Amino acid sequence: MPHNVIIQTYPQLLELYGPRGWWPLSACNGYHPNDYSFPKTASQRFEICVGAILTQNTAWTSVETALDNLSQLHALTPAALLACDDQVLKTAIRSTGYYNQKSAYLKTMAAFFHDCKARTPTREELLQLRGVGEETADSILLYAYQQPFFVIDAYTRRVFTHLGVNEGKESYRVVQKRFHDALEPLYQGQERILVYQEYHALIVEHAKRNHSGKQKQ
DNA sequence: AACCAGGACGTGA
DNA sequence: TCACGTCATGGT
Repeated sequence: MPHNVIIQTYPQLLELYGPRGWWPLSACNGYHPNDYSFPKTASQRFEICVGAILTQNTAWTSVETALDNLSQLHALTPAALLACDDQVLKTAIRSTGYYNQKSAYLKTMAAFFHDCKARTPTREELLQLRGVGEETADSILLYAYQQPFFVIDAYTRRVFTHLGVNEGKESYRVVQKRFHDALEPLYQGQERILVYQEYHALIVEHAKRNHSGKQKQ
């Protein structure tokens, strides 16, 4: 039963690696294991949204460099990023690659959150933004807005294909529904958020340590 | 020196 | 829907 594998792998990974403390934020110098009170400010929330765009198909170390540059430019608020010169913005995020696309994506998102203010965006609203696909939307919803959407990324697909849960070619929503259906009965409310956040982070940790693709467990 | 990294989008079957 | 090319830098 695929659901049992999904259910049982979480405590195993948690035992193996311990809490990961995602999403990394510059305010707490990166990760914050066992502290689920983040983000604490609108600025930190926006930093997560920016990071979610910048990390697309890109190593997180490259994103840290870019976020550092943006922070020094004081551009980590919607209004400030909107006012940022395009060339300056591209130079700041250069390390993350795709800087022509990503600079435009960031401005689109900045405009959206500038209008959105403190309101929690819907998944549909996020998906309408250029540069925000399903994974990025769910990352923003789960880590910036504490909404129960399990993030399905390349690591998740790889790990659970090896565990026999997937074939590997299923659509995003099919894979996500398997996680939701398996985990929803066990975890409710704030605990569900916590588990979705930790589980995804643990999957990434596990996949990174077995990057040749031969994890068993 | 290929190959991959916490994907999304446009296009043509 | 689905497969494929494109976008681009940085580390191994």
